[in-house]
Amino acid sequence: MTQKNNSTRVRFAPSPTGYMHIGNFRTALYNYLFAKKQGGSFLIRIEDTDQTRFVEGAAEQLLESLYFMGLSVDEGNSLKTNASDDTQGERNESLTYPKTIEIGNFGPYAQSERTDIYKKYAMQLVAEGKAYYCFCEPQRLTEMREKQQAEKKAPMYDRYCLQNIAPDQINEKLKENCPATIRLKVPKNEIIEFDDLIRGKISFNTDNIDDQVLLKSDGFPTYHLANVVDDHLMQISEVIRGEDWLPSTPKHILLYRAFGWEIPQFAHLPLLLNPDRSKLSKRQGDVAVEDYIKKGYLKEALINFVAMLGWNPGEGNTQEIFSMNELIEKFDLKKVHKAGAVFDLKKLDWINGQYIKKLSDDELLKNALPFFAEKDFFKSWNMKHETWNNDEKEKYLQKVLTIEKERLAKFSDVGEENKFFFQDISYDKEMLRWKTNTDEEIIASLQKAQITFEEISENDWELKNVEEKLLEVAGDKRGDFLWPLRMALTGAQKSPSPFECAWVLGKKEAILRIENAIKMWA
RNA sequence: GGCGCCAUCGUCUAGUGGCUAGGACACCAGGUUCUCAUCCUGGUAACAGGAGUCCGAUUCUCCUUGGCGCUACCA
Repeated sequence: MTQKNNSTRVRFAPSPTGYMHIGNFRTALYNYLFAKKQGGSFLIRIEDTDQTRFVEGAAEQLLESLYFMGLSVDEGNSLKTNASDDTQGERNESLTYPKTIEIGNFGPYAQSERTDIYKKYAMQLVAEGKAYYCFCEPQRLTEMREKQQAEKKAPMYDRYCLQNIAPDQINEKLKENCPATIRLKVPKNEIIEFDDLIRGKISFNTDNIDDQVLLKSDGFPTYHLANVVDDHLMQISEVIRGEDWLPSTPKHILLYRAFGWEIPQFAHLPLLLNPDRSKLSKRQGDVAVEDYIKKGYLKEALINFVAMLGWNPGEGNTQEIFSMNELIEKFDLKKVHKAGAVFDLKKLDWINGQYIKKLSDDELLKNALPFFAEKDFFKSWNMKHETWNNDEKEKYLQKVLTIEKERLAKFSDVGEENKFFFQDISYDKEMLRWKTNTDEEIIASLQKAQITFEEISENDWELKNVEEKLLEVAGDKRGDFLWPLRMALTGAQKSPSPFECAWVLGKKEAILRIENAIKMWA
């Protein structure tokens, strides 16, 4: 939020498509970690130069995701909340559009509001003979490419307009408002070499680089022009972006050179991959950060997980769980991998479980509540207990969560394995039999349990108490006593311990369920 | 097709010119007051292949193979 006295300035420059892609989020995160580590600035710039892909509210949604995940913006496009209050990471539902604001002195930060700037710089290159007008129609370009491909040549613009249209003809066409683009005149047979912060020396021959369109016929710039102009004007020191931009980097360097500008450092991040090792995509599962939040992954867990995909502090590190502050402290671009990393849900589940176990009771409940609300078994339970007040209900859920805490991978799983806490149970009476117990033994066990429960007062109905009393009665024949008890309480083969189940259900319900079990043998 | 990038257990990764190639997830087995989970212990599992440099290569170089990315008036 404040200007930093540091020349490190990095940016996250998404194009608004409607949601935050998890790969994109990792790029944002690495930029953020790098900026914070260096004590520099983290900027956001919205790259909305494609009119054909405009999506209402997409930019806001992107910024909201970023904000929710706790990546605070130092400069550029931001949510209004960011500047005024400090409830970072909380969604503010009361906000109304427009929700965005611009912070900093290098704006505007949305590219759609900077078209005059790009036009000016494009014209400058034309005037200097470093770029030229092209009036070719899309159809001709397509045909040309098809022909080149048929001849097994690399598809490249043939410079028809550069070579065949005289200056006065150009002026005439412009006067007639003929649709025109501006293309960069890429020099022939030059080696463009640069030092990538992650990959080291990389070089390209300009013979393989097409005369890029810089300005589209609708007056908007292409990514290449807008990106270079803005990174220069906004004094970006390191360009940290996905590996898919690597082949474009020589084009950008050519542009910096044409303008006579200082070239920033580049760092190309490895891609996030589907299980089949292709670029992480929607087709093979969820790719939006929102999807994972909706499934009940904690943002801290998601950040931790994503940070470790393609980066590791190294030096014999065996630590798996890192807070944001630890990530900032340890982050180093030199330790970023070159190879792509598969996005593995199993490990995310594990990490999320680790974070869930560390949650306080309050946080646990707060996180779980919205997920309970979605469940059918909860909805009907809720209706059935209309006489309970909110406090009582939350207390009950709190107890359920205390038990589920250690077996929860994500909040969407809440209650799923223990529906017997919320609905009536039914089971085959044979399920009550522990190993070779006789009918009489089963009934005796259940009756003993019932008596034990009745002896505990409502006030003493605490987990520790219930457990102690039951274990006392069980003596050394635990299986014989505990198995039928647990079955009577849950009707399930797998469940938490009978002590915990009885404790959650409460004295009344526990006794009722035991009675029901005994009735099955009467 | 052209150009470029990449290559350690199934997955995420540590690591070095000489190590029994380490950890985590997953998986398997055993243990922990009945089942499940947690937790603990143990186990299976990797340097893509071929040359070269070197006393010695997983590590350095080259080639092959494979994977991926880019190849638009999209970013």
